[in-house]
Amino acid sequence: MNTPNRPPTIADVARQAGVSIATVSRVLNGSTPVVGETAERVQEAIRALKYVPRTAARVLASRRTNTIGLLLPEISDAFFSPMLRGIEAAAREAGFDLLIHVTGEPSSASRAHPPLGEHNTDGLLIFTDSLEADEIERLHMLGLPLVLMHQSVAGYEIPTITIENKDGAFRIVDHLIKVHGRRRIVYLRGPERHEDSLWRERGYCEALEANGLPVDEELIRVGAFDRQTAEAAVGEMIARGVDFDAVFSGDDESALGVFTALQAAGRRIPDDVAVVGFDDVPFAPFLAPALTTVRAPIEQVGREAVRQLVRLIRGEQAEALTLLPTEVIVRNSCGCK
Amino acid sequence: MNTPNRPPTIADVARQAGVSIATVSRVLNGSTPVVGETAERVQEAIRALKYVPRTAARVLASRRTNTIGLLLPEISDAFFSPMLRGIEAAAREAGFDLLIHVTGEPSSASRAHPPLGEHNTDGLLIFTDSLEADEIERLHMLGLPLVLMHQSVAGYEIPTITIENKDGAFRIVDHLIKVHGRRRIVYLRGPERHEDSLWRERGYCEALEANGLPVDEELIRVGAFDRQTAEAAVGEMIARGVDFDAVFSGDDESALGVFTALQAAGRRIPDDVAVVGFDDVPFAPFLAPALTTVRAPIEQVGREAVRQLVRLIRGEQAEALTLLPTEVIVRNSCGCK
DNA sequence: GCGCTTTCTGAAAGCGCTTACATCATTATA
DNA sequence: TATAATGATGTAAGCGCTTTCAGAAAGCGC
Repeated sequence: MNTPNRPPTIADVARQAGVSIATVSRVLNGSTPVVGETAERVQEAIRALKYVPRTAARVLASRRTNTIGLLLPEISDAFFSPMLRGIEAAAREAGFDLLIHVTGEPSSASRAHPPLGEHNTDGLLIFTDSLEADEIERLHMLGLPLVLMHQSVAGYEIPTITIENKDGAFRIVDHLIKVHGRRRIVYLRGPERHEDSLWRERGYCEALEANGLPVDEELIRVGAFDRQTAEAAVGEMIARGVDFDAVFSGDDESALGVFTALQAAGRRIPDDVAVVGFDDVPFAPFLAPALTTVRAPIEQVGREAVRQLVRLIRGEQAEALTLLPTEVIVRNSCGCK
Repeated sequence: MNTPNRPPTIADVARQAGVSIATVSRVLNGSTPVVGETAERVQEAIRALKYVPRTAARVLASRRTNTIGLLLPEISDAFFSPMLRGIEAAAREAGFDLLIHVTGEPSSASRAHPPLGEHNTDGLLIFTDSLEADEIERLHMLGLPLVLMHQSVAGYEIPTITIENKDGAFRIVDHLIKVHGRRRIVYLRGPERHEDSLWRERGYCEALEANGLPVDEELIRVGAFDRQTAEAAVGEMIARGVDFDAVFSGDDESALGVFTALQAAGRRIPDDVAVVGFDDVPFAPFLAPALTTVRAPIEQVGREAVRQLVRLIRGEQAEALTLLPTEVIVRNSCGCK
C-alpha cells in the first residue's frame, strides 16, 4: 500500500480515545466486553479518523484471512455468470471476501502453483479442471478447507457439490428418441477428463441402450464445451457425410457452435437436425430456435459450495456429496412447438 | 488460516538451509544477490518443505499487497464476462492478484464502505455505479491508485477508461433512420445517473435532430440495462398503444427483454419493429433475428484499465482519459439481410 | 473487615515477513 | 604491504494488529 498519506492505524484511534490498542481491538471485534462509555469514545475516534483496519495485520495476528478463494479454469463461458453470482452473494452473506483466480489452459503454471492457497485464504472452492491433483492433495494434507465443484476425488474426503449429469442427459436424449423419433444422435464431449462430460456421456449411452439403439462411436465427437470446437466438429461430420438427425451438444455454449455449423450447411433446426444442450444458461431461451436443454442449478451450486466451505472453515462437519437435481427444459430446438 | 498442521515458515527454510531468514527472503525476492551455492541450498529447502510465503506477512512487512481490487455493481449481465476476462488476464500478466467485490443494489452498504480499499489492495478498478462519490474522494485523497471504468468524476484527476458511447449511438440510430426509414424510435435508458446511458441518449437525440426528426419524450423509457425492466417498459408502451417502429435498447441485455415483449405482442422483428442494442455481447449473433448492435471493446476496456492502474501503482503517469472506439455491427434485427 | 470472585483495562508477546545497517572476508589499487 | 572498495550475510527493528496474562477495582458473602 504505497500511499503518500499514511492512513490512520489502531494506535491513532487508541491515542485519540485515550485507551490502549487492546481496547480498540476489543471494541472492533466484540471479543471482550468494553463498558459503554469507553466503547463510545472508541467508536467516535474511529469515525472521526475514518479508520479502516489493515487486512494484512489482522490476518497475520489472528491467523485468519476471512477470505474464500475460488479457482476456475476459465471465466468467459456464459455458464460462469450465474455461478459467480451465487458464490459472491453467499460469501458476502457469510462475511467472507472472495478472491477469484482463473488458472487458464491445461499447461498453465497456475494449475500446479496457483496464487491462492493456505497462504492467503481460509479455504478454497475448486471448480473441476482448475487445479492439479497433487496440489489438491497437498492442500488437503495441510488441513486447508476445500470444496470441489463438479468434480470428485478418490482416496480422501473432500466435500463435493455437483449436479445430476447422468440423469439429466438420459432424460433429454430419451426425449429426442421417444417424442421426436430421432435415431442418429451425436454427442459432443467436453474437455478431456472433465467429470461432468463423462457422466453426460454415460447418460447419453444409457438412453440409447434403454431404447434399443446402438452406441455408434462415429457419432461421439469432441466439442470441448467450446463454441468454436463444437462448430468445427459438426462441420467436419457434415463434410464427411456422416448421417445424423440430432445433436446433444454437451453444454449450451457448444450448442451455439452447433447452430452455426448447421445453419452454414443449410440444415434446418429442428426440422433436419434437432439440437439440445445442457446447463440452461441465460441466453438459451433467446436462441433461434429457443434451445431445449437440461437446466443445471448453476447459481445454487455456487451457493451450496460456499455454504459447505464455510462450515468447514468454522470447524463444522460438511456434506461429503451434494447432488443438485437437473431438469429437462423443453423449448423448440428439439422439435417441440 | 486455521490449519491443524502448521505450514512451514521462512524460519523453517532458513534452519534447513543453514542461513538466516534474511537470506531466504533475498533468494525469494531477488532483491540482493546471493551466491550460487547458498541460493541453491535455499531453493532446495523451499522445495523440500513445499514452502509458500504467507501473503499477509509479506503485505504487512513490505507495505504492498500485490493485489488489484475490482468493484462492480453486479456480475450476471453477459457484458461482464469478456470484461472480467480482460481484467483477469492483464492483472495476471502484470503479476497482481485480483480481488473482486460486487457491491449490489444502490442501497447496499457496500457502496459506501466496500471491503476493498487501501487496507487490502494496491489500487482499485471502479466500474461505474459501484462506489459512492464520497468514498471515491476519500480513497483518492489517501493517494490510493484508482482507475474508473465507464465513469468520470469532476474536480480531481482520476484516470478514466470509457468508450465512444455517443458516437456509437448516433451511428446506429442514424442507420435505422437512413437505411431502414424508421421514424418512431424508442430509446431505453440505463440505470439512473449511469454515465454510458446519458451519452447514448445524447447520441440518440443528436441522430434524430441531424435527420430532422423531433425528440419525443413519450419514446424515451427506462430499461435500466436489465432484461425484465426492458420487457416491462416495452410491454407497457404496447398496452398503451404508443406508436413506434424501432427500439434502441441501450444495451444488449435489455434487447432480450425487448424481443420477448415484442414477440408476446405478435410484433415481428424487424418487419414491424426494428431492434438494435449496444455492446455486442457474446450471444448477440445468435439471437432470432441476429442482433444489430454497437460493438463495445469490453475486454479491451478491462485490459486498458489494468494497464493504467498498474502504471499508477508503479508511480508512473497514467492517461487521464482513454476513449476506446465503438463500431456498428449490422446483423438482422435492424432490417438488413 | 477480610477473602474471594468478577469485570475491565493495559502491557507485552508475537504472528511471518522485509529490509536497513553492521560486520566480515575477499579483491583491487596505490 | 597497507588501505579502500565491494560483495555476501546476519542481526535487529518493525509493519499493524490480536490476544494472553497480570493487575486494579468493585461487589458479594461470611
